[in-house]
Amino acid sequence: MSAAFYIVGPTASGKSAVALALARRVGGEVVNADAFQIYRRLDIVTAKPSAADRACVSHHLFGALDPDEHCDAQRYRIMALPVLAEIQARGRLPIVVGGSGLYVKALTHGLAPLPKGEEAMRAHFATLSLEEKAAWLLRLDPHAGTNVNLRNPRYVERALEVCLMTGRPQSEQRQTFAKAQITARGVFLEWDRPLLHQRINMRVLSMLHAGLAEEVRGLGTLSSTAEMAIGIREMKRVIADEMSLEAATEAMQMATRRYAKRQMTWFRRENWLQRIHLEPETSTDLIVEMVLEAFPDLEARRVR
RNA sequence: GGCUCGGUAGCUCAGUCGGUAGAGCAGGGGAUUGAAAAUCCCCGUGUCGGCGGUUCGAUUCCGUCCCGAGCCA
Repeated sequence: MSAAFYIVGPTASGKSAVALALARRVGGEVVNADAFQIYRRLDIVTAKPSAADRACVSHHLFGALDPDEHCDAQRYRIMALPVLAEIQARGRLPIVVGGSGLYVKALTHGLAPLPKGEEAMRAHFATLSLEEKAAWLLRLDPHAGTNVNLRNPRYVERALEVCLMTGRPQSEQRQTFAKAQITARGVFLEWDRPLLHQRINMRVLSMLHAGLAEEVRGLGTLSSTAEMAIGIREMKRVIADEMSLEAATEAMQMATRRYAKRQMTWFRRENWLQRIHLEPETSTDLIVEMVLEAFPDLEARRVR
């Protein structure tokens, strides 16, 4: 997958617009790497590229799943790999855009061949305390402390799952990232914090104007994955009259800010990415120029 | 105008029977191998409203002033 080009960054950094412009410029196709834009009907909440934008350049994996379907990094990877291959086979450039760090990493580094969790197992874990789970894990995998945070219930449960389902310590089975030969190339769109916060605040406001409440009201059953999208729980509370619209707006802005911070932390370590620092007056076209300047061969391929 | 209750970290508040103060949230940093927009870890000096007084020492007691809320006129 080395030939794909990645455009990542925190939410509201302008990734989608840059991907679209770059795709038009170099003859590329856009592939989603966002854990929530992958769902149908989650259009406004996820700030999915507009139908018009999706019509003028090929976009893939935007709305590939129904909202009641479960998704995870491996499922995403399995869907994305063939898409990337097809685009390349067509002689076009796959441009992967998204802010879900683990999904991007699943593509760039691969994932260890491990089984996915089972509902019954998770239900059982829910009856145990963190201490009990951590102790159990250490019994099955004495070295677990070296690669899993024993204070994080999520991580302890997943590690336990892997041990129980494979019959082997998980610590010796999750080596893919460390061994990966990264050939991926891409850019990280970077904004000064106060500016990004402004953009996030405005984005939430524009979602509300675009009909966020109606969209959320119209959603049916959601999978446990899909229901976690920022904005859904807040708007559901507004609809149930448990929260004022003002409070929900602030809560969404706040949750998005915190999410953006985690994204920045995640991608900071992905040092194969070229950071592109943006200013309020940087136009999308200029950003594309900056990208092409850093990766001249992207444009060269078009001439060919 | 009188009385009462408040004024402590960006916000909401706790507390100090007088030895200069701490939680939640926000914010910052970090982690991240099939739930990841999730989950978890670390980080708290601020004229304790102003000015005086009492005291070895006041954010804490007293006086006064300012600001907010409520009640009575």
